[in-house]
Formats: sequence, structure tokens, C-alpha cells
Amino acid sequence: MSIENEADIDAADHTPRMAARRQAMIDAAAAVFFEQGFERASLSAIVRRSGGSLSTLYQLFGSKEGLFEAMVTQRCAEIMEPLTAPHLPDQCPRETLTRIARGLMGVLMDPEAQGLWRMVMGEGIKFPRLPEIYFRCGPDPLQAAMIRYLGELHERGVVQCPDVGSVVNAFCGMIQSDLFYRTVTGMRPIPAAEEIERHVQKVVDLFMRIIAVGAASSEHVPGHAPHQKGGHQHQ
Amino acid sequence: MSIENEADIDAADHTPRMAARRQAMIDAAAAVFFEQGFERASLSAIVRRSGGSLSTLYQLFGSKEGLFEAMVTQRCAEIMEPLTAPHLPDQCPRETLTRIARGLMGVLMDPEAQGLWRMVMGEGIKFPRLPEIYFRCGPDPLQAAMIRYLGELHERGVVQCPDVGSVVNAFCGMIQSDLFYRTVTGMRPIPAAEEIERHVQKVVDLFMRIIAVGAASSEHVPGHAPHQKGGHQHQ
DNA sequence: TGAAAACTGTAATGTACGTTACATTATCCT
DNA sequence: AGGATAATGTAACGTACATTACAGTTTTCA
Repeated sequence: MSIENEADIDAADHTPRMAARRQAMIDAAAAVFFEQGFERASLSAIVRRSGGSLSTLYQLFGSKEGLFEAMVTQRCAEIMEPLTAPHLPDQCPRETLTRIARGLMGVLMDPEAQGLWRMVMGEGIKFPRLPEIYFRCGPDPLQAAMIRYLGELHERGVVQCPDVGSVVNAFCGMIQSDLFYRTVTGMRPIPAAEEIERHVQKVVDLFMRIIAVGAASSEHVPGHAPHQKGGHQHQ
Repeated sequence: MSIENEADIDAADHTPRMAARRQAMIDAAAAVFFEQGFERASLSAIVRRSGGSLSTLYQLFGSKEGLFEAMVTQRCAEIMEPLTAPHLPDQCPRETLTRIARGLMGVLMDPEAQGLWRMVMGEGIKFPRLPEIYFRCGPDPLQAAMIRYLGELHERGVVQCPDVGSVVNAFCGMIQSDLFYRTVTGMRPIPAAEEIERHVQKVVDLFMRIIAVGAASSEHVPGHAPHQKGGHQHQ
């Protein structure tokens, strides 16, 4: 039943009319799921929004979870498309990193992307496919591209990245800061473009200090801890 | 009705027996809510776990949301207690920051704290009280303490923080990296202590480069004038 | 000890929703 | 055009659950 069912589903939108319905339903599902969460979202509400009928919905997607996964699969790719191909060969590193940071913030501050993020983090434990799809569409390619980019700069001696992976993680973590958390939880409204830009600049500023060629390498530097009481555990 | 009801609720656990029930119910609620999410969690399941009866639950908490809020209020404080009073006056900055980072990672990797985090991020939009309580118990005091600490070090000239707020955000963001996201979504198991420690060291390493006194202060053109091509200011 | 109050267990109520069944209407192809 | 097929609208079914009602049981305390 399950296999046959899935075959039916894949073959179901052969006519152009049905393909349009399918897309309308996915759009409506995105709106309702992102706003209400999976459990709270009702299929009737989705159909009310999309037009068509419950019968058609079941014919196309088989179940609530089927519709959900179809929607997430499609939306993930669309929403995070700007992250998958950042313009890497560019001006000076600072300019390129600023561009990447802007792109990342653009996605992080997009209302629909925030809805997706909320679902991935909140319900990912219950739907393992959800974080799978999410990471494959967004963080994975972005990190890979940045690692390639910074690794090359490091080899050319333009910047200094002792551990490229950690450095990339630091960059992404710095972008995704308090500002984002308070926005995605609804504690504060989505900030204006200029505040976003200010944050981008701050992050790139700090990040440049991490990868600056002249920076003290990450050795333990006791030089600036003059007055310390006796040694303490460091294990 | 609402006011009278709340008064009743507050006055309801006067007997020691009832206070114990109340705690048992909060404990059970934490387990079930964190595992299932608010909508999915059923009050019967909670009562089955806590002992007592549905009647008592309603007498104590008034509603599902009442129980939820009571649970979150209590658990937030307990879970994030390690963050509110980090041992700031300490050895060298590096050692102190390492200690803070370990504390933060300890909370972030605690299964119950991850359940709480999932709810705050996933359902915070639907329950504004949730992020309110969360931020007040966790991030707010931690950030305040770190700002105080780093600000003082900066004035003493031990470290260099052009903008303490941003620097603190960077620190917290770096800690809360990919490792955390993949753990909290269930994509990977909670890492072993030594991997956590490795991450802590990496983060502190990179962070020390940000606040190192000798670092090139990345002053670039102030104001938000867009970057002109070819404007190299570093190398 | 015994009555009042507190507590518990079970069942009932109302509702919301996922899913399915079916009768009706629109669309397509020859 | 006209029959086969696709698509729709409506309603029914079963279930799960928050919430309430109530009758029975335990605890409290004078």
C-alpha cells in the first residue's frame, strides 16, 4: 500500500491543471505550516487557502506528512538558494566576506526563512527528514564554499586560518547572533536594513581580526596576565 | 473569572502534600513537553507520569498553558543557573573565558536544556511569554556579566574590545555553532566531553585573537558608505 | 473519632481534525 | 458531441484530547 501509494503520488500531477493545483497547495501549506507549526496547521485551512479540495490534496500528497515534506523540500532549495553560490572570486577578502555576510543575513531575516528555521529547530527531532533536507540545502554548501575560499586565501598567505573549519564556524556563528535569536522568537521586529548592515560590518570587523595575517597566533599568551595567583588546573 | 481563577491557583498548594504533587507534575510536564512539544503533549500522559489526577492538575494550574508556563518558569531558572553567576574574578582572561565557554557548552549540550531551547525557538512565536522568560533567565544575565567583565579588562588595557557588546555576541555566537545545531536537531548525538573541550579551546583560541591587544584594529571607513571597488585597506 | 475539607479516579462533554467515501460536476480526447 | 476520466464539494467516521462533573476516598484537625 505504501509503495503503490507513493507511485500514484509521483504520477498524479501529469496534467497541467493538476500541476498548478499542486503548486498552489504547496504555497498554501508553506504559509500555514510556517505560521502555525505542523501540529496546529489544519489541512482544511490549507485547502481553504489554496483552492481545490481535500480529496485532491490527498490524491497529490497522500497525507499531512507527505504534503509537509513536499513543501519543505521545495521551499528549502528556494529560500536558501542565495547561500549556495556566493560570488567568491571577488575583490579583497573583506569585500567578499561582507558580501557573504549580507547574503546570510538576508536569508536569516526573511520571514519565510525564519518560519522554516523555526520548524527545523523546533520539530526536527520529530521529523528527521526536516533537518536532513535543511542542512543539505543551506549550511552544507555554504560551509563547503567558505572552506574552499578561505583555505585558498590561507595558502596564498593573504589571510591566516590555522583551522579553516573552525574559522568558518566562527564566522557563521557570529552572524547568527542575539539579533537573530530575538527576531526569530518574535521578541523584536525584523530590523531595518541599516541595522542589519551595521551588524554585518561589526561581524566582518571582528572576523578580520581573527584571520588577519599579523595577529598573534593562538598560542597561550601569558604576557598580558601579569597578576595571577598560582597556577590552576588547565586540563 | 480569570483573576479569581488565578488567585485560586496561587493559593492551591498550601498543604505539603499538594506542594509535592505540584512538583511532580511540573517534573512530568517538563519531560513530556520537552519531548513532544506543546501541541503533541497530552495532559493524560503527564498525569500518568506524575501520579495524581487530572482534577488535581486543573486545580493547581488551571489549564494546559498554565502548567506549561509554570514548568518553563521553574525550569528556565534551574537549567540556566550555571550561566547567571560565572566565576568572573579569576586568573588570566583566557582561563576565565575558557571557564565561561565550558559552562555555556555544558548547558547547550544538556538534553533538558536542548528541549527547552527547541520550544523557545520553535514555539516562541505562539507563546511570547516563553522567549521572555528564557532570555531573562539565560542570555540576558550572561551577556550582562560578560559585558561587565570584558569592559573592565578593556579599561585596564588587558584586552582590546572596541565594542564590548558586539564582542560578547561574537563569543556566544562562536560557541553556539554547527556542533550545537546538528545536536539539537538530532542530526548527531551529543558529543563526548573531549570533543566539547576541543571546541571550547578552538573558540577561545579564535576569540583571543579578536580581543588581543596587539591585533590590528580593523578600522575601516566609518559610517555606512558603500564600499568602493579596489579599496584595499589590509593585507 | 468523626465530620469537613482535600484529594483522586472515572467517565462524560464538546470540539477539532486527519482521513475516507461518495455523489456531482468539469475536462479531455476521439 | 459524448462517454471516459479527472477533479471537486460535502459529509461522514474514528479518534484524540482539553476540560468539566461527580461520586468515592483519603487526610486533616478539633
